[in-house]
Amino acid sequence: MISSIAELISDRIGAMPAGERRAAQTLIANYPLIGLKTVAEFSAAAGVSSPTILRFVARLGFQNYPEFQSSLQDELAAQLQSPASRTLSPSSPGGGAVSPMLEATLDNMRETFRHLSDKQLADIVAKLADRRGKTFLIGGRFTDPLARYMAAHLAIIQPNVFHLAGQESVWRDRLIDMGKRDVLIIFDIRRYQDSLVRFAETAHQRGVQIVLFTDQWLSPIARFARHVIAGRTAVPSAWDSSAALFVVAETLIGAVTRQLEADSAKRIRELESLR
Amino acid sequence: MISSIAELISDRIGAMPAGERRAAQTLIANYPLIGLKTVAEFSAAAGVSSPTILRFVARLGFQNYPEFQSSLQDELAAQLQSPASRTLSPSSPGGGAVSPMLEATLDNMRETFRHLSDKQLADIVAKLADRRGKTFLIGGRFTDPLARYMAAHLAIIQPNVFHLAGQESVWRDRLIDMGKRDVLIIFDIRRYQDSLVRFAETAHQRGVQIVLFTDQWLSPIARFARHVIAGRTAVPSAWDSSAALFVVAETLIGAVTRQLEADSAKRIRELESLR
DNA sequence: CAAAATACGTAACATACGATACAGCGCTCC
DNA sequence: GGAGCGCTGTATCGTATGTTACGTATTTTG
Repeated sequence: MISSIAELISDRIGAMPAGERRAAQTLIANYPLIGLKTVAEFSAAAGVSSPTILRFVARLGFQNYPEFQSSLQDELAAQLQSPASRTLSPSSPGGGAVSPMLEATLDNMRETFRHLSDKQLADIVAKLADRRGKTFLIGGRFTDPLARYMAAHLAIIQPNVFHLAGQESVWRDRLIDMGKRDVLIIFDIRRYQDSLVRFAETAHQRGVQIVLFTDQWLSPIARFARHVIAGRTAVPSAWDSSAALFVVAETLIGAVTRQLEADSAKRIRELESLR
Repeated sequence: MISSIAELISDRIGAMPAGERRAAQTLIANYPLIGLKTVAEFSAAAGVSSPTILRFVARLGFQNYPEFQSSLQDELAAQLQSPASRTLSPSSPGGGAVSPMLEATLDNMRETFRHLSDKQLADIVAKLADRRGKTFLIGGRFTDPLARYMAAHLAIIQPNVFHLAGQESVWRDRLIDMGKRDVLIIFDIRRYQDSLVRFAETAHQRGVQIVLFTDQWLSPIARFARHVIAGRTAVPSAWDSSAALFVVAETLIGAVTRQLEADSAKRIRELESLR
């Protein structure tokens, strides 16, 4: 079976005329980036003419040059998204149903954080730690627990943290309490829930700043969000994984706590004494 | 100093209008491949118009779209040529609060699964998939969301799954419904809650099989538990991390789903039709 | 509340890109 | 050594792509 274009090339390079072979060698040597450039650049790099490049990709079985480029991009996407899985998977020979799941989850986390800059997190932390407004949290069917988890922690280190739960009509009415200074943290992954989108839209119209936790395909709520955290969710399971988002949530919780160091320490002592 | 376009974006995303921010977010979420496609595809993915994409790249300082794409390609080339740079880059900026947290969490997961045998997980899966009894889930102050998360999934693929929540008196009374064939999944990490321990003890006396999710120091409930999953919780934060337990939970959910493949598929179809 | 400024999308435009027809050259085989 | 075939490059064409101008909607400011 042939899985990559590189293999396809080395498979057929023997049956190619000289010019196309030069094209093939140039592509292999600069794989795959030269193939993403224009035909003109590719041909210049290979030292052949444009038509030769086109004949080359045609011989590989592609209908046209864009189709060839799309294939290269898809390949690249798969490679970028699971950098470790191909190198690490042989290391765990046991092959129970466990390790693929773990490996995929670890990859997801690395990948999620790779797309997440310190700056972006710092902005969110600053917003959450700036206590002039209220913080609301809400989640979808499977992500509501994440909202709860985050709310449980944030509520300890600062006042005015509210988790929105229960029937839609209940939390929809809470919109009346939300304004410009407030922050709304929403968790929403596929399949995105209409009720949440509507809620987010209304909140946005009221000037509420929205922090969205979603998957890599971005919930439509991203449209209204001030900050978007896109977590990877793909795992070898019938379900999507929220683990990466969970870890981001924990990271934020930790960072906000550190930010509010002085205040939160006092608050925690006070809470202790209440028991 | 700004070395990558991703950093450049997160640096300026705050000063962008809504549409361009949306473009920025989709690029970060699908970095960098979406930026190598055509303006039309990029704009469609971001849900904005082509000119917005062009204004976006212009704001980043590029003269035109091709120049922007070249930059992305150069970046990609550098990244592909030294695969190690990807794993090293997060550690390079001096002490962002991010990577230590992530690294610790990843370590926790690896360590947690290292102490977890396939056999042990298989036993638990078999027990959960054996549907002659009921399944109850309950958690502590911070771990209740994990119980909810697991319950939300299990309840879809099989009947008789109950999450115990609310006031102590409420779920304590549910003990009357629990018997030998039933399973009780408890989440309990430091500081262990007395109420949970008492609950577990009573359930144990009634013959309920207990599956305990706890930390490496083991909740006292371990004494009554049939299966104990000990997750690592230490991270550089004021709080303990439940991420490792979360991943174990997701793994179990996935495994049980696979086990009940036929049944659950039918159930899910039936649920879909109810909507 | 009004007015200005900013931002966004629609539509027309120009360019540059990929595709193709054709001619020249070299190679092989009779 | 000559005729035929195949490979390659030049030049041209059509089109898809990036670009820009302009009108409308939205937000901000006085």
